[in-house]
Amino acid sequence: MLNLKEFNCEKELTLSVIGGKWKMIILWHIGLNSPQRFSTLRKLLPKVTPKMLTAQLRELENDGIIHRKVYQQVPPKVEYTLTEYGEKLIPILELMYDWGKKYARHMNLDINRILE
Amino acid sequence: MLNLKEFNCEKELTLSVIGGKWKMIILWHIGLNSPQRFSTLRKLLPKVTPKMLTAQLRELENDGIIHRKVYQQVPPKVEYTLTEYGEKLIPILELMYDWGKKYARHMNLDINRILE
DNA sequence: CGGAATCCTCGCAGATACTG
DNA sequence: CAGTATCTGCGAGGATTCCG
Repeated sequence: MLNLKEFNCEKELTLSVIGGKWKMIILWHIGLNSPQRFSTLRKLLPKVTPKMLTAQLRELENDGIIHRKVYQQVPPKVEYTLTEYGEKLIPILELMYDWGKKYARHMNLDINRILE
Repeated sequence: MLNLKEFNCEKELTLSVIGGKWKMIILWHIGLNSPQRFSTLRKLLPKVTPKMLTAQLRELENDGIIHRKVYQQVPPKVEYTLTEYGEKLIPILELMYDWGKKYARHMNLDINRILE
């Protein structure tokens, strides 16, 4: 991640941050309801394996998009929140949501809405 | 493309349309200066092989994002323009540009700007 | 000029099982 | 509860060559 040679413009840098397979929907859920726990995200996204969920969360954390707070207790508890720059991504996701909704109607598509 | 089973929400549908390796920068250039010819795009994007450029343009065309106008003449001439829904994507790209610019500064990143 | 046809690589992501 | 550890595959994308 964040390999500078990979980006030709700022749009692609942004895409590299939100473009992971599950990142947008993870950010969406944390934005809607914060903080979010790992187990809650697993229930919200049943199709995502724990390995993938962890990987996507780690990348978002390393990119400074989400914050990970660990409670040192038994049983473990971890909470995820958006950072400042994570919050600033939400309007982009909202625009993408709006565009996709209109586009789906226009193209007579039907979203297979298992999640969200 | 547009395999319905692949999308869990409208944001992912939008991402599937703009998420190809070179699609955003292609749309950006067509938005800035329309119509754009194939050869002009090749010069603007020297790192993109003709195969990839064709593939990305075809997908954008099949998704109803750009329009392809062929002039039946010798030598051949093909012009690409944004469709209505292609135009509506530009604000999203602009937001992504703005976010990426601020994010790059915040993270002390430097975009390797060969293109754009 | 604007592609098409092949071949190939490499890394994201899925399945499954295990752990502090 | 919140993750790791392996193994595997598949397909987007790259290199190269050729064509009407």
